[in-house]
Amino acid sequence: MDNKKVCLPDNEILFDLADLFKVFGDSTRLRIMYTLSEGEANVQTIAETLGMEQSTISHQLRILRDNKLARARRDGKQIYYSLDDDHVKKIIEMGLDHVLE
Amino acid sequence: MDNKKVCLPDNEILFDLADLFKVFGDSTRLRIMYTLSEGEANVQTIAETLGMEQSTISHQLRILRDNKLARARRDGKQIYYSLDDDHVKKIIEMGLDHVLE
DNA sequence: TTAACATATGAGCATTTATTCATATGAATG
DNA sequence: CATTCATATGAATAAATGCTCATATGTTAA
Repeated sequence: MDNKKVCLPDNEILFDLADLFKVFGDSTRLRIMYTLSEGEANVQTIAETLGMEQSTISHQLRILRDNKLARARRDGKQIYYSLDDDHVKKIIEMGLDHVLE
Repeated sequence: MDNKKVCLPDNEILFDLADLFKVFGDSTRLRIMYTLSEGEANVQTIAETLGMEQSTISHQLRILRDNKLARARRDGKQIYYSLDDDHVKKIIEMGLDHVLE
């Protein structure tokens, strides 16, 4: 009476994985990531680019940071964000492949 | 005064993309997809495998269907689901790469 | 047709989430 | 130091989301 299941990841890992995809599942964060994929940018610039409140962007950048998708670098008064992971672009591209077909 | 932005996808596409990632951003749906990645299965089997209500699974399978991530095939009283897209496994694997490091 | 089984669906509820406003923190400048 | 600028954060609110219960739909067999 063998168990047919193989290599189903731990539930804990699946929760972490779901949490990661949740981060990609918001258009504001996607737009931020897309902006950052063209190079680092400070909060104000991102907010202006996307036409959204500074506070909104800051809250979302925190989520990106917490999930190791973006990193921050201070330069004087401003804080510059950049993508913190090579996977980001790849994950987005995979998604685009699906959406665009 | 050139615009530096290049190839930022339409906002509409980014909304669609966010919608796609939202589907991956739930552990129940991830577990369903993982189950299906081992071969097609009917609703009851999936529900038992995951230890969840038939209704819950059915609701989530609908979302997977609507997003072209799973497809349904009727065989008698039962409906067998399978993954409807090669991207699914790739997207999950990309995510796992990030989560597991 | 009726009964039994498998799946789908709508309504209701509790929880999560994104945004905004107001304010706090922190750095540069006078 | 006080002021200004850039960013972060907490509370409040509205909207979205996942689950459950009850029930509807659809299939098979008696």
